[in-house]
Amino acid sequence: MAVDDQFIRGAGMLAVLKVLERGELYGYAIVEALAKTPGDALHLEQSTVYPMLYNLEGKGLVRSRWDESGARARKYYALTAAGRKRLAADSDQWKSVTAAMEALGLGRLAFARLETACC
Amino acid sequence: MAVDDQFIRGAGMLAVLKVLERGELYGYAIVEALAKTPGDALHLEQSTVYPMLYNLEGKGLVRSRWDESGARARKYYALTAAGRKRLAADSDQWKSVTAAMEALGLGRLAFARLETACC
DNA sequence: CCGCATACTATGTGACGCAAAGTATCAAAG
DNA sequence: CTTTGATACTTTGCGTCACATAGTATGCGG
Repeated sequence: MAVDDQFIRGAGMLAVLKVLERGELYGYAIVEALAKTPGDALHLEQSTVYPMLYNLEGKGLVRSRWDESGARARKYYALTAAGRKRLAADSDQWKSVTAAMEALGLGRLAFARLETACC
Repeated sequence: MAVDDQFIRGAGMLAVLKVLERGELYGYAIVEALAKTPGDALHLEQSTVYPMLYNLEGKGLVRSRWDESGARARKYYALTAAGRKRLAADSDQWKSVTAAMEALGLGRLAFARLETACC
């Protein structure tokens, strides 16, 4: 694990909703998509993603569909209307938290410098 | 609570270490300092902060000192060398996570736009 | 003297990500 | 041909963290 799981708490569900925003994906593809984020920072284990998907489905934020046409059966997940709404709300909250952390002096220094030095 | 506690998970401890970076503070002052972050996004309850401080002290990341000189006794906490080291490491991890979230298209859009449109 | 802000302590709960283990199919390498 | 690795989904139990709730206690303003 590249990043202590402590910092993924909360962000995990949001990250899953976000990758599903592009279109429906099956569980394993979601795991792979997150594993490829820069710095491997959002890497979530299978044992994290699958239960999370069941949870999200239980909450009505995603819906699932079995695709048996390929060599291996795949369970595709897609955002529901409620899921899209939740994604928007959670995105705002995430931005709010990162903004507060910035206010404490954490992160985004490169961009901040760019902002003042440029334009 | 302004922000769902889900998004504070993990960030909470980092936020506490960060406010202690400026200098020693007593528990109640830490609670107040965090409550004043923009959007109240990092608001942590007393019942969260105090146990966290005991925990941090147990890990050797902060040390405490009773000040009985004032009207009310106050327990001041300060970063140890290990705490400062941990703060630096955790700051990097936090940046790593926020960078990954940005890569998924979350947050900081203003800066991203600025970066490409400018310079 | 009553309520409110200050200041610290303690117990129990729930959610989340993980490790570990299990099931099963398929492709490639030995 | 068999064994290894990647693919793909499921399940159980655990540790951590923030919270609600409750309790203790002092000082100050009305």
